[in-house]
Amino acid sequence: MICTYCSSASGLGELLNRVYADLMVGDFAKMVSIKDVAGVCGVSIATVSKALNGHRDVGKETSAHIRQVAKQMGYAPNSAAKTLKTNRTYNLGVLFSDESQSGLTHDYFAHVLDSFKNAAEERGYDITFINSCRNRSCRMSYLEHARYRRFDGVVIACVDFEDPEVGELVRSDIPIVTIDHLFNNRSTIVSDNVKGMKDLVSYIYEMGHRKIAYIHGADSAVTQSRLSSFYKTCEELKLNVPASYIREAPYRNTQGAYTETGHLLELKKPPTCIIYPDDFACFGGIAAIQARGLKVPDDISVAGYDGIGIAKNFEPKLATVIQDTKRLGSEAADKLISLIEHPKTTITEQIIVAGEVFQGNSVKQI
Amino acid sequence: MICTYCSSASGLGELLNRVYADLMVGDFAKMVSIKDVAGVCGVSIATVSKALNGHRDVGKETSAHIRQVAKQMGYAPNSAAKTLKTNRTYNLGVLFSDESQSGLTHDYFAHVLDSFKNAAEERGYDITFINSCRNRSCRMSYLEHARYRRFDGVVIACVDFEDPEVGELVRSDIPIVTIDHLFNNRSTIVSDNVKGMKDLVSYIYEMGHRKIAYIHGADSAVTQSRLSSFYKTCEELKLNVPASYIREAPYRNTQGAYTETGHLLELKKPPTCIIYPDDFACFGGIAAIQARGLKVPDDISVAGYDGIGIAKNFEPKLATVIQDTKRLGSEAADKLISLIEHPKTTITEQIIVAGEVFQGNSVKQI
DNA sequence: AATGCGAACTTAAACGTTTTCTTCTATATT
DNA sequence: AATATAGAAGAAAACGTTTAAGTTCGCATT
Repeated sequence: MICTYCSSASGLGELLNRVYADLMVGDFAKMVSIKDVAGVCGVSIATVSKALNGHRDVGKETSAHIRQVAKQMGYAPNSAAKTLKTNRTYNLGVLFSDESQSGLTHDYFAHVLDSFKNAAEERGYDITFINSCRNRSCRMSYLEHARYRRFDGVVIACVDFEDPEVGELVRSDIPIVTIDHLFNNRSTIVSDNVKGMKDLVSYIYEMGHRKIAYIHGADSAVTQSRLSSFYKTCEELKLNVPASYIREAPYRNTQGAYTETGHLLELKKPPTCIIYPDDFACFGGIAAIQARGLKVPDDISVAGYDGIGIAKNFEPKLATVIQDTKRLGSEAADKLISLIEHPKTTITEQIIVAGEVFQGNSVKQI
Repeated sequence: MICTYCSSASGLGELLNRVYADLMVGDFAKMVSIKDVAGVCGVSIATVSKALNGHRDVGKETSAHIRQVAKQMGYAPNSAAKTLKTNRTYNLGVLFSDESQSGLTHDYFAHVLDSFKNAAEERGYDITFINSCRNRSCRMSYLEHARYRRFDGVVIACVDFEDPEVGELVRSDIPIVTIDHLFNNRSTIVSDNVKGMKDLVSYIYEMGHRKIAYIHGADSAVTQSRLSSFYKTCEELKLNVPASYIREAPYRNTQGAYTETGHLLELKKPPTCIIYPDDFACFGGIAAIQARGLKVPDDISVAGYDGIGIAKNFEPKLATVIQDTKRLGSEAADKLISLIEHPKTTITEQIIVAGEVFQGNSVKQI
């Protein structure tokens, strides 16, 4: 059944103008709905819905006509109504924030998130941040927020995993993937910190170093992995690691690394190479070294972790472990979406993404 | 009216258990709705809605009871239903992406967005990215996407402002705020590039430099502002700027800056100070200088732009203009939300956020 | 001629809210 | 005692969809 108005283009135009006039409330344009399209096309709303969603029980011509009119009228589906009916939002919640509150500014996380976002969008999902505002009167917990928005799934990264609210969220029935932290019953994507640290230490060893210090980050799953891998690798290489070589400084904190580096340099037997919590911190360490009139890597070698992009532009180029943030993000998205779309078949799983040592020139051959 | 079950705690517990059992479908828990709460409390859904939203036409005791039961039942409001009814999503769309596709990875933008996000959350709004996926079959334009999600407002930053889809979005009736780009009829938050560049050049001048070169970024509104401010300031200071001192290299591109720096150094009368498109690029320039065996700032001075955090950890500390990303983001959020909440009163406006020169020690006194 | 069938379309209920009217009851005012 | 008033609650419609379950109707099959 073809709309009579449609045969002449101007006819349709006129009709639409009249329809538009009806749609004006005050001087504000109301959104056009499936109902309006149905009215113009002279069919039921069910038919419009089906035509627009490509169901097969609607005539080819009718379907084409409806699509055309919908387009001309500037029809936009209403995700809220769709969600209400179908219980699917095609929206993923993203929860993150870390001790240092660096949020989006956190280089490592920004890369992971960017990749996650791209992968999710590729599959037709949007992403929304789970509110981290804690001081608001109308405060919701993470779980409440996730439920309120009816996220199809949630990805958790970089958070303070001790936070009871995170626990509450993890214990819920929402599909969840975590990054760099293992919960029981939840799938996780982790950067292979064990292998990363092992490869890094091995590289430094091969460059001839035997006195290797490690300033590790604050206690966390990531730190644990790296630290135990450090010990294990040293053991395998039959390296002696005096307790004084192991120190702690916060992640991404140049000041802390600066201070700790000072302590290491004052030891009777100072190390010949220092490994830092991350590249950021490493720069703090370099500053401490230079402040004492020493040179990197001539007088002492250093290595970071993370492989933040900007570091490639500096001399010395940092030896570091480049984490595969791209894969971390896309694997997380793939896993989460598969969890959503095939709730039965998927079991919790741990996906380990290998990083890669970037040698740079901050570790001297000795 | 007090629920009889409520008097004994165990009684309520039992009742709730029965209700929960009813709510189980298969082995999947259905979300509890206002209706379920109403059923348990023995009141109408209208009363529950009113109690939960703090309307005054519901008894104090009833209200308290309803809230308690709702909480115990794990009731979570459904934003989709709420949106459908009220036409408000309390969700803001964020559109960004730049030529270099650095997305979230873009340091400047990440800081602005982080601040925007915090300010928005403070006011009770969530933020969702506007899909930038261009190669998908079920492709929506930016505008279609914004309409689909019914964002209350949209913030646009860092995008390719020539993109016709951006134009379509900007011409729509959705409340919009742009960052660092002025559209007619749209409110904008801009970093004060004119003043920033002026202050930077003035500082360099005061340090005694008279031969100042400027490697500017690719053509854009931002570049235009900075470049014209550069010329104007030089003119005011009666500095001669040979055409050969003005060069172009992409933003955030160390390679381009490296090459262009080379050209400047080979001039018969090379500059004594070079200004770069941004701090990133500046590091590329420094590399070029060092590659020639020259030293910064002893042999030649340099300055960047942006004030990216990490730069503070390097020697030499870059002279740069620190943009007030925090204020840029929060002003954008405030403006957008005011546009949403007071559609009548607000006129389009341009808010200029001043930056600040950070002197560092990359510009030598001569 | 009666039957069955598939294609094309419609009806109507449902999703979970908000909100405008009503209705009811108890108390205050004349 | 009659009436007005205010407080507390409920009924019902509406928001824009999807979808299961009809309803036509023309046509091929028996």
